[in-house]
This record gives sequence, structure tokens and C-alpha cells, in this order.
Amino acid sequence: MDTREKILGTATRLFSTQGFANTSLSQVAKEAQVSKALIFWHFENKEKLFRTALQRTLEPYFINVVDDLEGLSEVDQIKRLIDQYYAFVSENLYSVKFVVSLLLRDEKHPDDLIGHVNELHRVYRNLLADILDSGRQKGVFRAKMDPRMDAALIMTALHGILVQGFMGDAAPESSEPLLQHLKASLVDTLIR
Amino acid sequence: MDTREKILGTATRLFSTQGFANTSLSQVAKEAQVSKALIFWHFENKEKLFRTALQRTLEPYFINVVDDLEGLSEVDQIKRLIDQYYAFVSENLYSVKFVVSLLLRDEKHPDDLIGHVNELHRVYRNLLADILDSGRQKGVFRAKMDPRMDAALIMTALHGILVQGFMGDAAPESSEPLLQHLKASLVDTLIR
DNA sequence: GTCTATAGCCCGATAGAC
DNA sequence: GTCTATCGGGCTATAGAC
Repeated sequence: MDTREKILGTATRLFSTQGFANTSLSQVAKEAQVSKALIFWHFENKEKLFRTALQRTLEPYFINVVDDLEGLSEVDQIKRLIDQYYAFVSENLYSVKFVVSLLLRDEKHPDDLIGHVNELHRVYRNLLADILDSGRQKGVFRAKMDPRMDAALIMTALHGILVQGFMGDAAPESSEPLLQHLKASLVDTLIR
Repeated sequence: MDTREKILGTATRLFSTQGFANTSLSQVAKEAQVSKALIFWHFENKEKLFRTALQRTLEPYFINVVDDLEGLSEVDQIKRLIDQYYAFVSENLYSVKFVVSLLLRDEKHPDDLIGHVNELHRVYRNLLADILDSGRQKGVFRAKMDPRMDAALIMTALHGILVQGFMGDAAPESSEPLLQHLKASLVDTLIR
């Protein structure tokens, strides 16, 4: 593997599990099995290395989620989106933890991290709201529902599952049925 | 004010806003207006200071929530608990952020932090489940509901509001109506 | 109990040989 | 591109005067 890649991979892993301040370049160098000075050759300083690692971390966040929805009913589209959100979080738990922990810190938020995350949240919520509204107009969902609020509520519940995943290492076994219950409760109660 | 108190208060504030590694004892000493050595006289080392500060941070987490519920109907008890959870998080946002960020780190979790948080979560969820079950037996709620799962779902949604609070500084204005919608959707749909 | 002074370590970053 | 060696500085922690 490329040396730069080796450094970047190690740094991404260490930053995302230990945070920026807790991770020394000496540790990165040791675990990547290169000299410390080499890090400065490839990345100007610790800050630049961090930004590059963060960018790498955020890459999979651009997921094309819409393609999967064609041909499904509104109800199934919603359920599919919920499943996809959950699957994404499960598969990227480390980096998700990383991003959330960045949001929690006073630490200078690198560039537009917050904007990036908010944008992702907004897109997802709007997609849900559009589907809900479409279903409402077709008479699948209750007429007096509020698509935007119900979309926000679904997002909220999904974020909640996220938190549960942080807390209990007991999560893996307990959050799967919770997800099923969430889909049943939130979606099915919207059906007229 | 007592010097020890002054150090502890300053440390609690700085640790909770900047994290452990990002907060130097020099900074604590400066902001508490004492000499650095004095910190070591009162607290053996940085770790001990941190543990003491964390304990202080967790103190308000023992809230007596039950007394407020007497005389209320099951539906109103649930809604009251939801409001209390939300109010608590709003009033203790900094320390809540602190605790969550600790949960996110690989860092040695100080003592039984996770156990402590899980316990709090468990107590709260069981309380919700008991109330739901009581209401179900009285015929207030649907007979075929699952009190434990529905309690877990409510907890999940509340945790989700937490995350929203982290993300958007736009939270204060947008999470209040979301809370109302949450109560309406989750609780009222349980009513038979 | 509170201070100043300082030891000793590890950090980020640089210089320079190969 | 990769290394060793090293600098200056901030850190935790200690020593010792008052």
C-alpha cells in the first residue's frame, strides 16, 4: 500500500476513535510504521492531516438513496429509507461517532462540518416529507397529517436509535426489534 | 468561596466544554486564579481532578421525577415525563453534551459512567412502561400494545431530540414544536 | 494552604543526510 | 521519499520556601 495511504488510514482510525487532541503524531507514525517526519512531508501539519482524514471519513455520506425507491409504494418507500438510514449508521458507526463527537466539542468545527451534516439531514427529511405528502394525496395516509412534522419525527426517532447505539454495547441485539417497532408505530399509524 | 471549590468549579466548566485532553491544568489554574501547584495539593493529579469534576457533573442527574406524577391520568403522566426529560436536557445541555462525548470516546470510561447512564435510562424506561401498562389495563390504551417496546420507542424519540439539539443551533426554535408533535403522535396514537 | 521555581517528559515541527 | 536527530515549548508533577 501507498505510504501516504497508510498514514491517512491510520490517522483516520485513530482520530475517529480518540479524537484530535488525544491522538499524537508519534502514535500515528508508530502505528503506521513510518517516521514522524514523513507525516510532515505528506501532510503539512497535524491540522491538514486531520482535515484530510475527516474528508475521507465523510465521503461515504454521499449515498445515493433514491435509486432504491423506484416502483415501491409510499409506505414501502418510507420503510426502505428507514432501513437504509439504519444500515448506513450501522456500517459506518465509527465515523458517525467521530462526526457526532466533533459536533459536541467546542473544538473549531472544521470548515463546514455542521453545514454538511445539516444539509444531509435536510435532504433526507425533505425526501421523507415528499413521500409522505405524495401518499397523503393518494389517500394512502391520513388526510390531516403534517408531512413535514411527521418526517421530522421519523428523523428524530432514527437519531434516537443512533444514541442508543452509542450507549449500550448492548445495542446490536436490542436495536433491531426497536427498529421494527419504530417502522410499525410511526408508519402504520399514518395509514388511514 | 473555598479555594478547592473554585478549582473544582472551574475544572468542571472547562472539562465539560473542552474535554479532558484539551484542558490543561495551567488553564484551570489561571481561570481559577490560583497557582498550578495548588491544584495538586487539593487533587492528587489531573485524573483525580477529572473524576471529581465528573461526579459533580453527574449529580443533578438524580432527579426525583416521580413526585410530580401523583394524581395525573396515565396519558398526562406520560406527557409529563416527556416534558421533564426535555426540560432536564435543556437545562443541563453542557453537561449532557459532556457525558455523551465521553460515551463516544474509546478513552477509558471513568469508572461506571456507562453503567450510570444506562441505569438512568433503564429506570426512566421502566417507569414509562409501568405507566403504559397501567393505562392499558384500565382500558385507556389499546389492548394489543407492547408497553416495554412503546416505552423504548418514546425514549428513542427523546434521545433523538437530544441529537437534534447537538446539531442545529437552530434547535431551540425548532425542537419545541417537534416535542409537541412527538407527544401527540406517540401518546395519542396509543389511546384506544 | 499557598506560592515560585524547576525537573522531566512528550509534543509538533524542522534540518539535513541519504 | 524516507530517515535520524534535534529544537523550542507546553505539559504534568514535584521540591521547597513561607
